Amino acid sequence: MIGEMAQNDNSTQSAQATQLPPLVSVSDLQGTTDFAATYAAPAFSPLYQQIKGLLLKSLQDGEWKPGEAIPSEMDLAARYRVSQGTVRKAIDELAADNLLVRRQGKGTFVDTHAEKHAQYRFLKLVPDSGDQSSEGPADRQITECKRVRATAEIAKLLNLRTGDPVWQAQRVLSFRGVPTILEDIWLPAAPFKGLTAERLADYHGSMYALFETEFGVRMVRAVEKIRALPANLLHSSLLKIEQNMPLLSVERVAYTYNDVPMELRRGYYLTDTHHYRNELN
Amino acid sequence: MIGEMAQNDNSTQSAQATQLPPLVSVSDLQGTTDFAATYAAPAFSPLYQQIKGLLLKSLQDGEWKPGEAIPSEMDLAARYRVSQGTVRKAIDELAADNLLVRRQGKGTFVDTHAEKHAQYRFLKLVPDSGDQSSEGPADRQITECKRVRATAEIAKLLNLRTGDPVWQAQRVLSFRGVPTILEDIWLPAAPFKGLTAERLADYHGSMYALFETEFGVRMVRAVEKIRALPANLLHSSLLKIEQNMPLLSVERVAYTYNDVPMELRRGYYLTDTHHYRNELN
DNA sequence: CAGTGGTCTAGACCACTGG
DNA sequence: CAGTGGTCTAGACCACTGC
Repeated sequence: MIGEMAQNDNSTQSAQATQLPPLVSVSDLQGTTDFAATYAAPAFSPLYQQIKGLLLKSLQDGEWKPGEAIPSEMDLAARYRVSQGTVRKAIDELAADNLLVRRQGKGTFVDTHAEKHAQYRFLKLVPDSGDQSSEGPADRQITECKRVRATAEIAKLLNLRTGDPVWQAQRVLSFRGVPTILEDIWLPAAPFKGLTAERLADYHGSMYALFETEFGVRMVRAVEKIRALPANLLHSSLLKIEQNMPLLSVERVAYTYNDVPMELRRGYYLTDTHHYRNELN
Repeated sequence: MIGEMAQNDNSTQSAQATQLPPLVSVSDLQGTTDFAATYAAPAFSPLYQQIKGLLLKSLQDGEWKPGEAIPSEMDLAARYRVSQGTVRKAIDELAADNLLVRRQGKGTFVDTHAEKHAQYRFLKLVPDSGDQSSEGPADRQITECKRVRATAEIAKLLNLRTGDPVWQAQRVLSFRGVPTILEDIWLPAAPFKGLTAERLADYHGSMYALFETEFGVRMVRAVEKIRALPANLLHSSLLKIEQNMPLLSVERVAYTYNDVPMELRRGYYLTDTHHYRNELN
């Protein structure tokens, strides 16, 4: 009985917001027949969703940087005045979204492209043999890196205005010495201030790892549009193939936290010895 | 205080397996210094994983059919002699894998391709406009459906032996009257006994829905290999395009429960007004 | 050894569905 | 209204990591 009483009054959290954002538990809403308030944006959501939002905000604000550990579940529970189970559920979802990685016995860490398991997270082109490691790391050749003004098309995809400054880079990836991928890359100039072809060329590791460590920009998700098209003159010269050879065209827009587009990449893949592998669930 | 005492003795669960498969809780392993037993295959796993396995088995065995409701969480908890939270976690994972769908207030149901939200679950080709609904349903034309013997290549992909009987079907999908997709489909003959071009043509709904309702075969996941290649004579005549036009080639192997391959489908997509859309996380 | 995430339980209460 | 899934808590104990 005493225990039940004690449990009951944990919903006394209305006046708890001291130095923290006001959390509204689902239970606090009972008796609230004010539909206007309920439907007001942003609508009320479960506690763990609110926690998730707060964690997300801390990630965006750079409170915890890629590769670092976030506070323990117990600490976060204390910080947000909720039970461990609630922050656990929030972290679970962020881990499912690849924003965090849990390591038993060690802690929970901000995911990063700089790690083995996420090295080529967005590159789905694999050798037909299936043996990813057999061909070794790709040879990367930066062919261009210049500052230009965004065309209307580029601007739209990157959520910029036409004419805004952007970086335009181009590179060729070769496997076993065979040019296989040609990529045109556009980046908003502001967040990537100080980018040069040298920095791109010298960096060891994936481009997205460079974005993180050098510019603090972490790509979280991406959307690709894939087509088949004939190689034009440029393609054929850079990939050393004949014109009109069918190429796999992959247009990718990559987003940071909060669905802000931060990169447009147009890839042209040679698919005679490789293929784009996709798993459907 | 009383409450605490009562909670303490809940770890008394050693002798619980009566008429059901023996579940081994993690806690039951405490004090077990027998590493041989622990490392013996299949390795011990968390209770909820074992529950997940049991649910999976019931799904495979057809105890609950696509679209039907499975027992409530409380019923399952009683059945397996575990707490509701444990079966909940098992169901959560199966729902994440799209094997089950939860509906608050109604129950948990076996997912099916016959529903709106899963109509074109495996078809990632969308109109460039992005407005999926604007073009209406595809016009489906079965051009072939015959029984043949599996080549070595087909057999390997379907886990059959060379020469085993398979159905081979072909169809053309048109959007707004424009032929856009050519598909060659191979199915193992045994599970799809009685398939005819008529049944394929007459069925309203997706092909995978037909597989479920008519043959009890539910496709759970698929893997696609995507390439760009030039249209050959057959492609050009069926899709009414010129030869050597670049086509998106999509080879898909679809699997039922337990990772058993049940369909090989080779699709050739025209990508001048449509594109293959993929989300990366 | 202390500290972390991982599992499991029990119980309360909520929101939603349908008769 | 009863029954379902959804949220939240509290507490016990486990497995793993590193000092």
